[in-house]
Parts: sequence; C-alpha cells; structure tokens
Amino acid sequence: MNIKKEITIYDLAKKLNYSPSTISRALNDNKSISKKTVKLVKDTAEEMGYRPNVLAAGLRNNKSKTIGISISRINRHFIASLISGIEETARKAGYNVIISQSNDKYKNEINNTKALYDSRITGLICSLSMETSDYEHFKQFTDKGIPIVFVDRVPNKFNSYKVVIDNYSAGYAATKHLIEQGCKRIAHFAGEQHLNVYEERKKGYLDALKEFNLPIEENLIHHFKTLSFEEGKKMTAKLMAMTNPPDGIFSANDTAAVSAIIYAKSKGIKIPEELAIIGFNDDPISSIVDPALSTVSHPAAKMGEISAKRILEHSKNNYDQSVSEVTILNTEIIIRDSSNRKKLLP
Amino acid sequence: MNIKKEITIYDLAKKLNYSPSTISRALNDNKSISKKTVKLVKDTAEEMGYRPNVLAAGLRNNKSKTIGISISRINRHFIASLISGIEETARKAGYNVIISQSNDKYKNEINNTKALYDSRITGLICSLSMETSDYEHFKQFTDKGIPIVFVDRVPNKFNSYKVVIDNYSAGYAATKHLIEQGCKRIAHFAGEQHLNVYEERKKGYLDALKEFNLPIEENLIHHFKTLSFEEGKKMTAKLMAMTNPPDGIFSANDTAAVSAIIYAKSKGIKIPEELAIIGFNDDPISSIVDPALSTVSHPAAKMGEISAKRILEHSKNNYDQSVSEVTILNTEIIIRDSSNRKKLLP
DNA sequence: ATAATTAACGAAAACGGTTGAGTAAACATA
DNA sequence: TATGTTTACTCAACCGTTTTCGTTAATTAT
Repeated sequence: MNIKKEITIYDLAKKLNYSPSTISRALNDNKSISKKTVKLVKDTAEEMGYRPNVLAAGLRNNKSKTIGISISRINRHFIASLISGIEETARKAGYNVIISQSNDKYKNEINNTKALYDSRITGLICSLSMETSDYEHFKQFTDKGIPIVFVDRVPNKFNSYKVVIDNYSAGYAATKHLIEQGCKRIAHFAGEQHLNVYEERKKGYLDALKEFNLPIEENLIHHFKTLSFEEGKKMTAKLMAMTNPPDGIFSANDTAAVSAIIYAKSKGIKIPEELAIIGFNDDPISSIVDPALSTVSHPAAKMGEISAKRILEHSKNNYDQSVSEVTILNTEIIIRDSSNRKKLLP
Repeated sequence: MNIKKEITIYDLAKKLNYSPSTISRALNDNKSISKKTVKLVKDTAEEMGYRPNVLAAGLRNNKSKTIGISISRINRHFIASLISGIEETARKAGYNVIISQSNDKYKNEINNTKALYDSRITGLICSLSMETSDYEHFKQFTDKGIPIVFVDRVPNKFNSYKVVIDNYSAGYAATKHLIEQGCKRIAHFAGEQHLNVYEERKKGYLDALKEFNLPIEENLIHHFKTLSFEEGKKMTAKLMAMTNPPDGIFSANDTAAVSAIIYAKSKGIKIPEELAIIGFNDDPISSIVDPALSTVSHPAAKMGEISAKRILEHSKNNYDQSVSEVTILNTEIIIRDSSNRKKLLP
C-alpha cells in the first residue's frame, strides 16, 4: 500500500522549464500567456495527472469556491428539491456545496453557520430554523462582505438577498378556492407565527374570509408546532367532533392536510362534499392520497437555482452588500379531488 | 460598507506575547501547553472573535475535515435520509459534508468525483449512478489512501468499504410473503440488472419461487429503466390485460408499486384479493396510498451514519486500504393492506 | 534608427495554520 | 554536584496557489 505523491504546479514547472507562476497562469487561462504555452501546460497537466488543490487556492484568495447551505433538515421534499437546484447550478459554475442541518434548532444553526464561515464559503444560502428569531449569527458573514441569500423562511428584519414565494397571495388564493367551492366555515392549520411563511399564509386566509364576508372563527384556527401527521390527525378529530364542524380546511402544509383526509375518510366523512381540503407544498404524497389533495405548488428547485445564482453574481460583481434584493416567485394552485366540488356537479 | 479584517493566530500571538505555534497548539488542546495558557488563549480567541481558517489547516495537512458524497439525486426519500444520517454524524465530529449529484449519469459522476478530490476530502461516500459500470474514477482516491465507502448501490469488483442491506434476503422475503398470502403467479418489476441492488432483489424473488415450487414465467418479469410512476402504470396495464394476469406483484421500488395500486384501483381490480402488491423502500407515499402499500424498509439514515463513521474511523486509525469491510444491515418487511389477504379472513 | 509599447514570462512574497526540532528553565535522580 | 528528565515554549520550514512587480525580447510607432 504505497501512496502516490501529489503532482503540483512545481512539478509541472520543473518538467516544462517554466516558472510556477506561468503554470498557474496558464492553467487559469491568463491572457498574458501564449496560447501555445497554455495548451502545452494543460496537456502535460492532464498527462501527469495534475489535480489542483483548491485548499491552497482558497487560502490564497481567502475564499473557497463553495456555497454553504443551512436548512432545517434534508429529508423533506421541498428542502431536498431546493438543495438539488442549488447543487446543480453551483456545480455547473465549478462550485462545491456544503450542507448543514439545523434540525430546526437555533443552537445548531449557530454552530453550523460558524462551521460554514470557517470554510470560507463564497456565500450562504439559508432557510431559517423554526426556533430562529435572532439574526446575530449572520452578521459574521455580512461583516466580511460574504453574501447571504435567505430562501423560503426568511427574516423580515435583516438586510440581504431573499428568494421567496408570495405566501400571502397563495394563502389567499387557496382560501378563495375553498370559498368558491361553497365552503362557509373554513378551518386553518397554521404554523409557527414568527416564521414569515406561516404568518403570511394565515394573513392571506384571513383576508380572503373578510373579502367574502365570512366570519373569522378563532376556534377554527389552530397553530401547530410542527404541522406533523399526528398533530394534524388529532386536530382534525377535534374539529370534526365540534357540534358545528368546519366544511373546509386550509392547511399550511401537505402532511397535516393528508392526515386530515385520512382521518376524515376513516370516519366516513365525505371529501370534498362534507369537508373540502387544500394543503401547501405539492409534496409527492399529495397526489398519491385518495382523494388526491389540492395544494399550492412551490417552485423549489427553481428557488434553489436562483439563490445559487445570486451568490455567484455577487461574487463576480461584488454588489453593494447593503442592498436587499428580494425575488418573489409565483405559486400555483393545484386543484385535485380533495376540494373539487364543482367537478361532482353534472 | 467596510469589511472587517480577519483575526489570525498571529494576531493572538502578538496580543498575548506568545509564538504562533503556541497559539496553534493551545487551540488544538496540545498537551505540551499548560492548561493555564490554553485557557488564556481560548478565552482571548473568543473575545477577539478569532475564527480558524480550515483552508489553511487543510492545506498544511493535505486534507480538509470534509466528507464528500456522490449520489444520483438528492430529492428522493431514501437518498435524502441517507445524506441526513451522514451529515449528522459528520457534523458531530466536526466534519463538513460536500454533496454532488450525478443525476444517474456516468459522466457527471466522473466530474463530481474529480471536484471532490480537488477539495481534498477526508473520504468519499458514494452510491453509484445508474450508468456506472466502470470504476476507474475511484482509483484517484485509493491511490492516495483516501477511503471510499460505497453505500446501497455498490460495485461488486472494487475493494473498499461497503454499507448495504441484504437485498437478496429482502427480495426473497417479500416474495415469500406474497406466496404465503396465496399468490400463485407473482410478477416482478425489476430494475437495471447491472446494479447490485436490483440484481439481488430479483435473485431473491426467483429463489423464493423455486423454493415454493412455483414456475418462473419470463413474461411476468419486467426490467425497468427507472422504475418510475409512468413506467409502472404502463406495465401494470400490460400485465392486467393478459389473458392470465398475475395475482401478485413484487416491485423493486415503491414508486412503481404505488402506480400499480392506483392503476388497479382505477380498473376496479381488488387489492389485495385479486392482486397483492409489495414494494421496496418504505417511501412516505407507501403509507399514504390506499390501500397502504406493503414494502421493505431500508434503514437509510442508519446507513448514512455507519458510512460516515467508517470514514472517520479510517482517518483516525489509517486502516489498511486493501481491506474491504462490508456492513450488511437488516431490512424489515412491512405488511400493509396492499398484500394482507389474511387480515380479510374472519 | 530610436523610442515606446507590448507580449511572455520569472522572482518572491503572501495566505493562515501546523509541526519537527530545538532551547531554556525547573525539577528530579543518582 | 553533575546528570537526566520534564515542562512550556520558540523557530523556521512547509503546504500549493496566486499575484504584484519586474525583466527581457520582440514588435510597432515616429
């Protein structure tokens, strides 16, 4: 088991009788090196099995070609798609992607951002943890001119790039859709209200009710810790046991919405006739559940792509850090059988 | 917008009147530095806002505390859970995780592994792309003593660590389960046969049939390109249109199995009475589909955890690279309504 | 023909840690 | 008392690139 020695630009320099500077420039297509030499250098680099050491380059430039990601957890469909979009565009540009999961813990997010900083990332893409309401730990980046792109779950009081969907409009549209299907008493499964996404979805819901002169009933609005399957099931049970149960549910995510469908079915409640349901995210489960769940689709991969591009552009042009450029992407209401009462009409 | 200067160990050294070496050692808890000094150094480091530059350390050590991952694509439940497991254990040990997606293209896998190598990763965790059947591009790691852990989709002819499930036994058990439910003509949705996972699942299927003296009918065995929803649906349609259709399906993944359920339901075929179905992976969709899909559960996060630990151990102990240590994890058959005929009996 | 410009490359100093070898003082041992 | 051992540091080289200044020779302008 003998370990082969690494080939460096010095080895190339010695072999070709050039200085390391020339080799470096040739490899980077510096125009002050003749095309002939560039070709020669690149060919022998290939031939000798030279592989650049990005750590050395990174040290010298005080920046590695790396994008850092801080998210809650990977194994959720939306997040996985987001990361997929980031990775794809980053890699095309020759950048690596480092991921870190907060598991929705504030403390983890702090430690992770530190670790990412220590790697001298070119930029950070972050979707906040559930618990985060203080943003001090992001200053280490802005202090050093390192761009941050917040995506989906973003802070309202922090100057930086943001890539989001219009949660308000989506919440409004989802609720309006239920109203148009004839729902009069629509419940809302809401998420943590200090997170912009859930706060805005709820606002949209409330405004739609107002718009159509439907009363806002506080006992139909429930704030969930995690919008999990279990939570959703329990809440659906509670709601449907009311003397005057709701005839519609707008859930801030699909998991809870699906749990509502499954619970209602098990109790013989007809969907959508007695209870129309719409979720949020367009998770794979939403098209599999029976009846299929209406929902709001997120352009997750696209959001990742745009976020990555923000970082790449910034590092090219060195934009003014103090500018907070917000990108708002369109959502789409996907109507399936869980809410489509009109389809049932002759 | 003025960018703050970075604090280095030289700044700490100057401030404390120590040499940089002492600072470095103190920060790394080297025992040749007095506890008093260590505390002093760490405290002022904290106070001055010192953050280590892992690029510099990595350059010096010719290895960054980073684990590289090469997988097909992130946004699949199994892969996302796997990565989640890797990230969690890596981060606990102070390691970063770089991900790269091949999108199941051999060429991408080659480029990605090069990029990972260039980052001087401590080790590589890889689940092969669909197209990979040549392993030359992994030699760059073993040549340099960098450990590789293949996980799930592993090469059979390459010396390295491997973390897998017993696909053969799982395939056997899944098929046996259908047989025990009374199925006589069981179809198999198989994947690409040069991938160990699909090859072995099929072998298990075949051996179970033999064991129970059921005939092997080639027209019930179908090899899929991607085991997608559409492929599964088409194939189910074809199978159920036969004059003598199968009474059971063992699908090598859940997506195709779910598509079979949905297709059969749409055609009024009773599940599991007329057609019993079992899938593979225990994707979230499998418990949501109605009737719920029986399946084989993968300990995905656990596999990630073990893979990461292999890398960490290796880098601590510098094990003999030529040893190919294989870890085989248990799977579990999860019986749900899509195959549970006995439940229907009084 | 001479001055000015340009093209093509080289020397050497960073970048921020790590580490083997060395040292001075304090302490223990024979 | 002389010697050996520890303790707690320091020195300086090194990791592989990049980049700022040069330098030299060739080309162009005057």
